[in-house]
Amino acid sequence: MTNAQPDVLTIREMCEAYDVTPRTLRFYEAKELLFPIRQGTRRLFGRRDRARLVLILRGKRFGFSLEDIRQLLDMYHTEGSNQAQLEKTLDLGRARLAQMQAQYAELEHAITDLMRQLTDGEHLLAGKRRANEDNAIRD
Amino acid sequence: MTNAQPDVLTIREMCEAYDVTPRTLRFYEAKELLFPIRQGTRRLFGRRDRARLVLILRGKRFGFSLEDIRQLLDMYHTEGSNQAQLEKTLDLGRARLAQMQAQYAELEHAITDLMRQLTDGEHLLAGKRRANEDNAIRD
DNA sequence: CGTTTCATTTACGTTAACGTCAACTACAGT
DNA sequence: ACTGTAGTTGACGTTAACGTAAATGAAACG
Repeated sequence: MTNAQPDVLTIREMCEAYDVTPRTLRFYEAKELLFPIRQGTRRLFGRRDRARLVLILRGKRFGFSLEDIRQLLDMYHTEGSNQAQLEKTLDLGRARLAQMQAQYAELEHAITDLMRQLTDGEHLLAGKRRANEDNAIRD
Repeated sequence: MTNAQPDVLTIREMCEAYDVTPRTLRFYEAKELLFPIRQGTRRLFGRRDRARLVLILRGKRFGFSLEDIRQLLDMYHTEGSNQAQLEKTLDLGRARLAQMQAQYAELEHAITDLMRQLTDGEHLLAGKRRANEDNAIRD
């Protein structure tokens, strides 16, 4: 069972698969968020890089900076790291988890809030519609 | 019941209450996110502006841009707007609500994901600790 | 009335996260 | 050998969201 699939994507394939530009992928490499292998001069993105990219894009949607994300990404290949480094990474992960849980709670609140405003607005709109009909009758 | 409390804050008071800088508040005014009244040359922020500021800061934490937020803020003083404008605002609000609900779901997923990585990492760390003890015995 | 103490306007600086352009290079097909 | 078609590396440009500094004005205090 020698897992012989190539399983690497070119930069174009990555862009289409994850809806990003080449510039973005090169930028992420420069910032050490991704580590594509080189076949000659070209980049090839393996499964590890794709998993990382998913986490990057996800983190961005939650409002985290790339630097925030970069530090956290170590969480996903802790295998080779030493004890001290691992502890630091775990601390960082726990802190991030707390942030996300807080954000989760706040997001729930914001959602119910917005829903209330929406129904209020819809009632207001219904009122205006009736008013318009009344005017039409009088014309 | 003539509600005679002044109920306005100076820029400093605002900064301390909401942990922002004066620059930020002036910037938000320039971008038409806030509309402080003027007493002579100075700004005074009333209840409406404070409510808006809360929503602004909240929106930012969820990764929305100030321009995104500005458009949505109309949701919270729909009283005077006309029918067409109100419909547009409501559409925008519904779209935003959908985004936030999606984000909510994704955030939940991300949280369980991160928790799993954390426990994995902690087990790994425990293993390294035991290995270290074994070494100590042999020394 | 002079001097701190805030606040204001104007303007230029800064950082993050890319966009855009120019000038190569590597290879594939004809 | 010529022509595309990706891909690459600089290098500079851009936008958002403020920071920072300078000059001015108003207000309160002794």
